[in-house]
Amino acid sequence: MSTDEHRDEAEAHLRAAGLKVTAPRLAVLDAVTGNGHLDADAVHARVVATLPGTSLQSVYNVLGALNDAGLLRRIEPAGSPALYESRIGDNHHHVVCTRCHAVADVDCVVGHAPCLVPGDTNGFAIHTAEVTFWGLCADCRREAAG
Amino acid sequence: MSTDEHRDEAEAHLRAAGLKVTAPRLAVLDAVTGNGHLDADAVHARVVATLPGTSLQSVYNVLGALNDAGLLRRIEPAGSPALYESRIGDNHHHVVCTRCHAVADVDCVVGHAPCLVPGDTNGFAIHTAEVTFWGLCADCRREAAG
DNA sequence: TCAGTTGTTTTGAGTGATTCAAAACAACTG
DNA sequence: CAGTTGTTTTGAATCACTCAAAACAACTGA
Repeated sequence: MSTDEHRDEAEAHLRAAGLKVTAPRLAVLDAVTGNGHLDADAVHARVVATLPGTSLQSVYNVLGALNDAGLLRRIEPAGSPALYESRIGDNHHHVVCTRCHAVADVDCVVGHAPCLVPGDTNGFAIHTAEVTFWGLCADCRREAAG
Repeated sequence: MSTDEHRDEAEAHLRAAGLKVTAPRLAVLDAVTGNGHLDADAVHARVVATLPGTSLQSVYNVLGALNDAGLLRRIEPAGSPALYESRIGDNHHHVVCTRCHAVADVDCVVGHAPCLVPGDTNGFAIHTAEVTFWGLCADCRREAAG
């Protein structure tokens, strides 16, 4: 897919969400898409490369709006600043390294699915189950063992 | 169980963890035990009631030490300050209200940690699965419907 | 039981991540 | 293309927490 097609698609998504199409929004969408899990600073760094002068505050505004609109997904693992990813709508999970805080995606859980359906919910009407796995990433495992 | 017995038990736990027995530690342990999910400020408020003059910084120090020692458990739901609970060692999970941030416990349906096993772990050596359910608590449901 | 050592608490300052508010500005509507 | 409304910028403020150094108290063992 060409960059132009990407841009057109991004525009369509913004309009569909009732958001105005602006350069910072397109730049943020482009910065996050396909680039894993980025915090606001990292997004800002990427955005500034193509759209110099964009404020960090705007990046926060845009990330918030896009997250609310469901065009991006925000995750907030304990001990890390908020991270944003473009992979949305598939309810995947995350693994976080306890040593370096690296984050990776984890596809739908295999086995023991009952864990996702709590018995007693204390009167809560549940609509989402968020799963975060904690462990050592390959690099940190190597260093810890070495 | 008497208050004295509680205190003796707390002392024993601290010693077993290689920690010195101090008034702030006993007070924090007492403040958190059986009182659900409290943030540092709430713990401080309770501690000050029995041990006036205790600094918030000390409460942070103590909560950190007790969490590291496994005498308390810290959870950090997105959008809330860190919360501490006395229920430890059973790898239970939590429900958080999306509207008022109330937190309740949810039993783990599948025995021991990690209660879920991802298929592809991206090279991570996983040791914990943390599950957070999101939904509306009874009170907020009532208000939202009302 | 008391002096010494080591760990804990206090005081005070500092930080990172994020939010708030108001003014300047730009996208969409008719 | 003027008006309206939503965005972005600027600048300041906040929250939750951490850092550092000095004052202090718990445990050790003589």
